[in-house]
Amino acid sequence: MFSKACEYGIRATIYIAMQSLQGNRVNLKEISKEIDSPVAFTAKILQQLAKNDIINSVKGPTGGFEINKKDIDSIKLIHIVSAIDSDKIFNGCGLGLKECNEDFPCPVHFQFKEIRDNLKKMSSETSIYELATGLEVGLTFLKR
Amino acid sequence: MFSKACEYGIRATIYIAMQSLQGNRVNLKEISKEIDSPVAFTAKILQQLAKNDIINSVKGPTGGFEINKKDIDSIKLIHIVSAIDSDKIFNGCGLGLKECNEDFPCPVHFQFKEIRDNLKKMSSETSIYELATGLEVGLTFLKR
DNA sequence: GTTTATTAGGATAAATTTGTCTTATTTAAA
DNA sequence: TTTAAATAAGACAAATTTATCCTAATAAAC
Repeated sequence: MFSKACEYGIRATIYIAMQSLQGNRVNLKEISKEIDSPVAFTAKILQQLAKNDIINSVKGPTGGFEINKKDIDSIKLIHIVSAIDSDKIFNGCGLGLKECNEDFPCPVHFQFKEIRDNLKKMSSETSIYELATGLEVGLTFLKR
Repeated sequence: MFSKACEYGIRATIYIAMQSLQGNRVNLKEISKEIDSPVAFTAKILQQLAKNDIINSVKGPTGGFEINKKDIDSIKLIHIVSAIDSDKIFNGCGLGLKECNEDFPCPVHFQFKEIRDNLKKMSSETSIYELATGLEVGLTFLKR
């Protein structure tokens, strides 16, 4: 459904958010370890997230990644997915046609539209805050 | 959502089904042309579909691909997707965890489960027959 | 100011997916 | 029986995604 990069990006953002809620800034090594992802590849993804203003990065010793507490609830899943995988998953044709739309539909257009709309709605409504708190209280997990 | 191979596979199967409903066997060149896909790559995908008993292939002059009329309605989208992309899209974890399940859920487990279940239900209920007839009467399109 | 721990960025490499090419096999028809 | 037109299969190539490595830039702490 999503690319590996996007999966790591979502996992990383949730972990950073959880730590930020507790007032902690976290570095690359810790993030990779806690979300069980390749370190250098994760670095690239964190760069992308920082460029898209989803997370903040701080250089130097004691540096790392964090999210302003007041922003955590306004970051939704869709922001991460769009930043890393583009919004093709939400708007593109299920059979890969370029001109597919209601007036020139592919055979599965209406069936897929419903699925994609559901995915888009869920991704727009699901905040990183709720995902981070679920993790914080031990209801959910980020690795294995 | 699906791989290119899967997209071509679905498009090809719908086209073959439509022609089979009209009693026509169709060959690789015609299929590629009508679904606007790379010829040699499409050949590989048709082989996969034939091996998975989704379509029949016939060698020799006048050979080509076809589907038994009586089978067309029992072939569902999910059969093609599972054959080409595996059922990971229907059952896998949205964040790529291997052990993700209700008792050990990733942070988006329950949100994604609903989406995936919807996709699975739709794919199980949507028959190639209905997709082929929509194409046949000009309501839907397979290229551009 | 120097050292050191961190992120940023660019070059490169490995793995996977997408796509091509060539030869073998099959079979209808002349 | 020969020819020709089709699919099957395997080797190869290109493109994309995933992943690594090295150097530069930044900034805290001594």
